[in-house]
Amino acid sequence: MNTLPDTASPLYEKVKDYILANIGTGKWSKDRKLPSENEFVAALGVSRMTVHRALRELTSAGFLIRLQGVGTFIAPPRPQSTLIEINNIAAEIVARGNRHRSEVLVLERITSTKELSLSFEFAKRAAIYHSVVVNFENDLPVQLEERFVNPSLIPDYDKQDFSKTATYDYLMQKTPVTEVEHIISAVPAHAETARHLAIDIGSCCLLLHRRTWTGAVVATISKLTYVGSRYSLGSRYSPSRKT
Amino acid sequence: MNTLPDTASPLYEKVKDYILANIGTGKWSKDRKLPSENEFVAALGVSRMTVHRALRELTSAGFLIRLQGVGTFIAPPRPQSTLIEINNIAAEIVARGNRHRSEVLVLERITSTKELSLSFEFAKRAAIYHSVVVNFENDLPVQLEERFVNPSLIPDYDKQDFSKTATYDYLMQKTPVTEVEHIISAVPAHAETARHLAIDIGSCCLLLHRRTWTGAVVATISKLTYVGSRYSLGSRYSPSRKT
DNA sequence: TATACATACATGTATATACTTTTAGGAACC
DNA sequence: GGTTCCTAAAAGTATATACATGTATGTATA
Repeated sequence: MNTLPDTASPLYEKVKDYILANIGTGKWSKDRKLPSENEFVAALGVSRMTVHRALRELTSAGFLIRLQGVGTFIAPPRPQSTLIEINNIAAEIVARGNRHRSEVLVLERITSTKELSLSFEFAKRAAIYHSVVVNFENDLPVQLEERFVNPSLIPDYDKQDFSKTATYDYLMQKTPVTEVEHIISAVPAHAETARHLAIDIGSCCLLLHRRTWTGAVVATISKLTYVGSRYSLGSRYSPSRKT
Repeated sequence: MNTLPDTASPLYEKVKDYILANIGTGKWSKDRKLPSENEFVAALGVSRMTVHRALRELTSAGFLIRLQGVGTFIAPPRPQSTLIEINNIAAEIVARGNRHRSEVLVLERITSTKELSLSFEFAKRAAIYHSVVVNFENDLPVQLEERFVNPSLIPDYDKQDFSKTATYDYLMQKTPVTEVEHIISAVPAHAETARHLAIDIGSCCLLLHRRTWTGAVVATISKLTYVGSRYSLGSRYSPSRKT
């Protein structure tokens, strides 16, 4: 009765492979609903905990969605919502016909720079503005931005209403930015980030480190975290060919 | 004796929070080795399976490293190896003083395009070259590239030794690329990718979709997967200001 | 000295069991 | 018809137990 592959891997891995393979063939694609844990137990002859672990891991890997009291479903394909040019998340959300809202968690002027882990040439010109903002798309948190701003370059920063303003646009207009650097990485969500974005610890996130310069002076340092299951970053350009 | 927080979350989440918090304070930072599962059981008064689950999830989230028979250790900080300009991974690896090697998994000319999920205007000009290459840094697989190449634009593609050649450079030299598009996302690793890159299913990966054009014709379509725990993508540019 | 083995200890896997929490749906009631 | 309540079913959590597997280390032996 056991239809699992006869390999050397652990049982729960076999169950995962079995389920993945059957998702691939479209076996359960009619209503996208998988058998219950107990049905898997009966069909495969393994314990419920083993089935549960397999389903849990496939869920955290993004293949499945589980609803307590309801069942297990095949996850819909990821929406390829592309964030063109890595700049204005608010405009991007509105352009998709969705509702944008942001929540300012922190907006303060820092006078002590002891605990800041910033580059010295930036940190030494205290006071720095520190802000943390969550951006929502239809009330679902999708991005978290932590920002340090050099106030000598951006006057009236604290008078701005950042729950209304598209921050990047604002900064680009108010400051003579001469250079922008982006470092993009894929990281598992840490505890605090996960809490703010309402995702599980360890979920895949796109992490964008951004620094902007005005001349030789760093104007802003930001850390932008996008929920990996909801965002991509896009760019398109024409290379200057050296041939 | 129970030092866990008194919140409403599940026990294993409390244990995870407890461990994360103590990693933060540097409690175990001398040799980076954590107590054994049984020591946690004695200290926290929970079952070993609960401790095990907490440690396992923190491990798959990248915070810990576990060695069977040895113990549990705090994961070292992620090397910020930046891939400048998103192009030549081989040069990048060598520049870091490491050994580069690549392995060609697939190199074939496709004549039937039925099973290809490519854009029509590209797929219809069969035959297309399909190749899959893994790149290694010091024998550790770090990137997987799957590529479709339009042979009408790149003659002698199959005569090239791609285990030696920096592919992107090669293509940029051989073809009159007029435009490049990159879509970057953070995704959990699928089964096959995880196998090729020797990581767990569900690990965070940077996924780069790249299309290059020659005039109005798509010349290449590639899917590059970077192991999230080892790579970042970087860019730095001077914006043309509209003020 | 060096090899082989035994052992202790660490994590890894699998099961059985019990209970909790959430949800859907039907039954009873207004 | 609509509301409330009950119940079954589904996933979620927690524990105890057993055994498997991998590693380091000390000890006996060649």
